[in-house]
Amino acid sequence: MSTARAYHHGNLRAALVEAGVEAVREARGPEGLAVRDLARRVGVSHNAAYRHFADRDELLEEIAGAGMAALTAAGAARLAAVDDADPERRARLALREIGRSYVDFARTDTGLFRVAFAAYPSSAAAQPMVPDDEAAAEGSPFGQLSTCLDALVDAGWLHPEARPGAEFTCWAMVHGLAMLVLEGPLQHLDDASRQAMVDQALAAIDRSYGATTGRAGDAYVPLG
Amino acid sequence: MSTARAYHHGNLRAALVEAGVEAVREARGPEGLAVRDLARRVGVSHNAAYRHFADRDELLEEIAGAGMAALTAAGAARLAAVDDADPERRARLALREIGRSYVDFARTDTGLFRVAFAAYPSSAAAQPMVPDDEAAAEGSPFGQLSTCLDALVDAGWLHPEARPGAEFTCWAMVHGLAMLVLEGPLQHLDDASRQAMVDQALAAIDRSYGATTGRAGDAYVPLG
DNA sequence: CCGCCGGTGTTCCCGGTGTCAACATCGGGC
DNA sequence: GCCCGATGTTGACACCGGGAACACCGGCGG
Repeated sequence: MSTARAYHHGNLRAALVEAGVEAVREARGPEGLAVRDLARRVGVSHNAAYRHFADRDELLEEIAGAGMAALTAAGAARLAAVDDADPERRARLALREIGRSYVDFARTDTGLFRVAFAAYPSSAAAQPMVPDDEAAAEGSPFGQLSTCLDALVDAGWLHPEARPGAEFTCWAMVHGLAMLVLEGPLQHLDDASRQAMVDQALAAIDRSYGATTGRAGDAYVPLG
Repeated sequence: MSTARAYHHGNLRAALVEAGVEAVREARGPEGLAVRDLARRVGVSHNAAYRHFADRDELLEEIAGAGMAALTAAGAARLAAVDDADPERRARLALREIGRSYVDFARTDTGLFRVAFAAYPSSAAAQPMVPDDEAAAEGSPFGQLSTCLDALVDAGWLHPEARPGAEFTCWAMVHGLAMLVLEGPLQHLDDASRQAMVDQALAAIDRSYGATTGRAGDAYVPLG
């Protein structure tokens, strides 16, 4: 936007990020990313990149941004497909779906996922818990999760007293699942078994929240 | 054991691992570990290490082993301190304590924790979900968790039907918490708030499991 | 119209790393 | 007593991130 279409290469910055996304996908993680390699791919000498990024980390952060966007888009698509007449069921299904989506993204776009999360510890200190700007809105996984949880409260499945901070409980669960699936004990599981494990964990959350309003008592009905 | 006390340096392998543990602690992760640096610390020329380890990754795996041992020891110590007359409460407290212990270890021994988990994706394929040898026993975090969950079933808090695979639900939760704390949105929280978040997530599990046997119904009593 | 200037890209350089190959050294088994 | 194999050393190569100085070129003021 700012300095697009420069004379020499024509928007190198964007090209580097794009190549970076691709490289990170191939390498399945940030480790394999080399600034020099990116420069080569784009057909430019190394060190050219340093006109647009202070250092490798800054480039990685930009790639992480793209990763976050992709993750958000994946979640939105999956959420849009959730449909059920009963609002309670609908809210519960939505929460499960966003969890599934998170883990699925981690598996199908591993490299980008790893970068997106690894770039978190970037800026020095005194960072708010969540980027806070548009994060609370819809444009981020956190925002989507927030919305889902609010719907769960509205539907009467999650007790309002249990609502504050629930994002982090859910986030921790799905992120942990993603990790176990990516590099933990669940990595060599076949698709069906893995899906079953993920659903079991998500069902645990579902039951827990249902219990806060007494709806997951003796006759708890699991989601299909 | 096998070739201890060799002539030149005298058990270099062990010395390298020890130095590696220290280095990884300082660097707060596996990235900062350099074989050459280790060799320097031990007072030996670089490349000497390659007589004992095929490559850097093999050395990291060994360090990861030490990390796992430390994690196990930390968990055992904390579990031993759990004491309550009521067996049900005792089992619930134990599960919470092992979860707290996991996250605490991640925070206090970050580097070792990262290495311990990152080394998981090592050996090629067809790996069982869990190292399986002694893992099912007591000598690993997984084994400790297993034991805790069994006790929870015995105490009548967790329904036997919900028992299989519960290790992974719990593991995912605590590992996710550790990640959010280490490099996620919970990293800049003060101790009290962080502890509260961890406990909230663990309480969600506790309530979920209590609901499987109807003991976390209308009158769910949270742990102190 | 020209000349300068700043953004962009290039070249050269340095220190650092993992890893391979050839060589040196020493101790224990024949 | 001597030789072989385990251990350690030296030297090299390819790669990387990053700094410094230089080359290019298009737009802006004179």
